[in-house]
Amino acid sequence: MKFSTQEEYGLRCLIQIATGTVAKPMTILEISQREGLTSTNVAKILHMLKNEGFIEGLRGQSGGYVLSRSPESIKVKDILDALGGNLYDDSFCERHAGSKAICAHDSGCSVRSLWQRIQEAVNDAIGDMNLADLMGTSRFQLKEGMVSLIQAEKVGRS
Amino acid sequence: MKFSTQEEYGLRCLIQIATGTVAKPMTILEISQREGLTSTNVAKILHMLKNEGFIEGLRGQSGGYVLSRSPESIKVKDILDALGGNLYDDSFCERHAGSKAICAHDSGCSVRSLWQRIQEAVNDAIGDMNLADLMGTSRFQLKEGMVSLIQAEKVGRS
DNA sequence: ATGAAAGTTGACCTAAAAGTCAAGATTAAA
DNA sequence: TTTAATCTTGACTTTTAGGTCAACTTTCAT
Repeated sequence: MKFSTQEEYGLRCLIQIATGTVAKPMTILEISQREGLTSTNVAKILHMLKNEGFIEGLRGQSGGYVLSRSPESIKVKDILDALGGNLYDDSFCERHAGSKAICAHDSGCSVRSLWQRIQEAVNDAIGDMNLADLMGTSRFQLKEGMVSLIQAEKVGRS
Repeated sequence: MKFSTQEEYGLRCLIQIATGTVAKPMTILEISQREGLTSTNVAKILHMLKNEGFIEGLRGQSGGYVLSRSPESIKVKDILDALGGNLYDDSFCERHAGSKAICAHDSGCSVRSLWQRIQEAVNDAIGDMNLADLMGTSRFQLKEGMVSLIQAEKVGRS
């Protein structure tokens, strides 16, 4: 059982954006330097996060990336789902059934219930954790009202 | 977050061996047919399981594979660890730190604590589950004393 | 002994994920 | 309007996990 690098890097990029975009949007270059990743790779990851609706790209000379909503409203579970997919879902049995299609319809498939059980445990553990919770141990902590400031800035521009 | 196919197939092969080897050792061909996998692939997986000490290969015309100890004493956690490695371990930060080595020694690494938290949840969920527990929903249930019969057969031969 | 059934080994092939590259399009500030 | 900084896109390369193949060794039943 492993995390994909997309999950790891995506989450870290999100945390960077969340903690760093108080004064101004955070650029790809900035994120790549802070996380030690190449800027092209960061660009790819951010593009994915944008498609999933977590962040927003602001173009132009003073552009960069910004959270599309408050960190409190972005659930860790949603992030992980978007970046790496679920541990267990309905397609799992098909992918792992081998040449026989016994798994999905066979009540004797005892492995499936184990995967489901583990999945539930993970979901419980993550629970209602959100992006703001992950920012707790970071150097810069977003304070009350900062997000709305960013939001206002965005609205004012568009 | 995904399971590797090794974890999936390995676990299923183990269950097959555990439930099927009451009368005689289970052959690679038999397992491959029941699970819909190629026999060469099953051979590779079983070899791995053997190296990890879960099963034992019996050679010769009436050979096959047998559990090396009772299904009650084989913990699911140990199986998963052997087949797929841990979700989080000490090498994780190195692998995912990018070019900077900030993660392992930086208390500001907020992602790490999340991974650890999830790992703990999984461990709790699996807890003391053993191979015998997974056999519960299978067609053939191993009954009291059967394992010792197999053990006796093995001892008698050597 | 001998042959058939079984496991063993290591090299090889394939497919999917991860990461890179380069050209292009968009935007805001001067 | 020009320029510089940004994002966007799609094709390409690299890496790694998964799976295959074929020759070999071991063992038991006859």
